[in-house]
Amino acid sequence: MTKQATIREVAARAGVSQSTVSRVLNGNDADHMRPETKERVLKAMKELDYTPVKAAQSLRRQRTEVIGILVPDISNSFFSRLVRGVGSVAFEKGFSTLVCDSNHSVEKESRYLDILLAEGVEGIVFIPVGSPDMKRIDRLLRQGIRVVVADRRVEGFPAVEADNAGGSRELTQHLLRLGYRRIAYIAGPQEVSTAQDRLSGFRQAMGDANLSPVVVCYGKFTYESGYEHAEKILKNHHVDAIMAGNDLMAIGVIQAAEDNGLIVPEELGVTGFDNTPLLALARPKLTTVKVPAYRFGEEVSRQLFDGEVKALTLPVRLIPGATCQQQENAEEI
Amino acid sequence: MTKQATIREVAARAGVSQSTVSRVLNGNDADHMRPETKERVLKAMKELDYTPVKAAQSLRRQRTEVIGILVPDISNSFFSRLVRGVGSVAFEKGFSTLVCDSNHSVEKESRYLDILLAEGVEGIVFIPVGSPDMKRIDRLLRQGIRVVVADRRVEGFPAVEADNAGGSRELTQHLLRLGYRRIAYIAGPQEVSTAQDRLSGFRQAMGDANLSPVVVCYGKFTYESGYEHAEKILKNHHVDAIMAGNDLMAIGVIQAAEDNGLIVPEELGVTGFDNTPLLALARPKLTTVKVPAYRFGEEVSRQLFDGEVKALTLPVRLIPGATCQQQENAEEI
DNA sequence: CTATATTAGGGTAACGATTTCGGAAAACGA
DNA sequence: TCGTTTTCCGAAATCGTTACCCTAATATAG
Repeated sequence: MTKQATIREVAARAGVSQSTVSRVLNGNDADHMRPETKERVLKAMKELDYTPVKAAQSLRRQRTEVIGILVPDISNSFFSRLVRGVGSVAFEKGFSTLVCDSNHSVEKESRYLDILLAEGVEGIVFIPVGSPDMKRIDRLLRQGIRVVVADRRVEGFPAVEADNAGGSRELTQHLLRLGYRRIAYIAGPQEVSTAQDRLSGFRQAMGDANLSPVVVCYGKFTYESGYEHAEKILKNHHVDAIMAGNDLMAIGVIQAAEDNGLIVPEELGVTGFDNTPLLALARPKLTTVKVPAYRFGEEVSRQLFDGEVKALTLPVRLIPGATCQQQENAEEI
Repeated sequence: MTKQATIREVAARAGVSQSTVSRVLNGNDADHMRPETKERVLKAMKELDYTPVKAAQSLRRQRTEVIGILVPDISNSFFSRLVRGVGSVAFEKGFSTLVCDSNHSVEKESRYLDILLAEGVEGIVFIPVGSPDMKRIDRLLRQGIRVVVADRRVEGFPAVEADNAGGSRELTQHLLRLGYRRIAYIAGPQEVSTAQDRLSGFRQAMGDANLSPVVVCYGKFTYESGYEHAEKILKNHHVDAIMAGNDLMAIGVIQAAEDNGLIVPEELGVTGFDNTPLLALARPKLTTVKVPAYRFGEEVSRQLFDGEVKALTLPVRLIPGATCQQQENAEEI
């Protein structure tokens, strides 16, 4: 175990001062340096296998070149793809990324915000769980740390979001065009803006068609909650389609339908939201809305680096699948 | 934008020296301190909203309390769950986690190893892509940075792995018990130990039953490569089952089978490997082997912290699904 | 009541880089 | 040949903490 060489040792070996080594390191050739000197330094650096210590650089420069990203669950495909997008842009800019997983816990989220502050990150991509601790956010902002809230809205904060309402409206209209009329909706958690928006997009499209939802209930964006709510709906209501707030719940709905002897899409139409890649491989192929997670991440990251954090809505796209089909009675209704 | 308060300001406000503040900060009450003094310091810290700067601490203490994790693709469910496991243990220990995504590129992987070195991480969980740059690894080790190679073996290095061979053997035996005999195998990339081990487990079980594989080919662990190889196999060989090196390829196989008019499992048995959670929701439910990614991550992380990095094989479990079924002629064969 | 041990906390070098300032040497102009 | 300007590089002051080494002050012992 050899200790890492320091700038001092490089300087000594090259027969120059630390300043000169630093200049080479930072490409300050603007301070025209004799090529010969530069060579000597480079040689010494190579020979000593020198790497500058980030902690020292950060301390002196007062910048860490690190950004943080705080997500509710990194093992969720949507978030991990988003993280990837964020990371790729950061990498290009020479920044490292500290990934934090709040595990859907507001408490852990707060602790991570503190940690990110202590780590001296220069910016944070923040996907909040419920309503975050604004005191902490304010503190971050006060210290000049840029924060981009993504995917979910936080009061009084510009957010980068997908067009959840629009996508949901389009999805609903698609269903209506196919002839579905008795539609139930299983939304995500009420406190999550993403869920709210999707629900309101649905309501709007229904209203435009002079229809009312058969029933609306709130799940938790999980497979299980999709299953449970679907069972209840199927037992208590007469519906021809169930729309779910995301893909995961939609899969639960399909399972519940089958367990209740209903065939999808013949006897029940089902839709999701997100277009989770792996589910493209599941059959019957889910009718859903594609949210471009990776590009989402890139966009958010870019905002962070470009400096101006502004509200932005990303377009989404309807992905027709096999979980809905033309109803025979489409015209008579 | 207010600048962060420093230890000096806290000291001034509390009317003590920096040393005292530092002592409070680090809980060195062993250096008996008057409770009253401690109170004053704590009060000042609270009032100034003080957070110590990690860069300075790291520099001074020569430890960063950061670990790195380098994976080929964070958006791959297996890796993201593993990352989660690693992160959870690190969090408990008060460490932050730098997540790096090599995007299956050896070059990017090498750059990340350099970055992690510069960042001064105290340990690295490393899931290599192909064969890594051993010079860099050696350098890390020489500097006292612990490295745990996970999931994939690297020559001359203890690795923490899943029991790929055992799982594959069990899976094959399951297939044989059901009466399948004409089995083809689509392995992962030849240079990946995980793929090798699964293949050799398969070969072993076949050998034990005095059978030979109908054909063995090498894919890339992707949906597409599964599809393509399956098409070729179905066109050129008479098989009653195709085993794939992982779930993703297995899904490709199923798709190819259907596109060729074959019904799974009636006319073709299919197996995967990994037990990707989302695929548990796909039908027909895939017969596969569960690799406990999260616990994998926890275990690896624990090794990192416990200090002794030793080879370890994690148990896996057969998950029977609906993509294989008892063959009518099971007995007569 | 003095001598010594203990306690509470201050002073100050590091840690490893960057950066400002300034000086010597070289180049240039007259 | 003697200023004057460039060019190139070194000295030293930080950045915010920690940790070692002290010194008052107080407690304890004899």
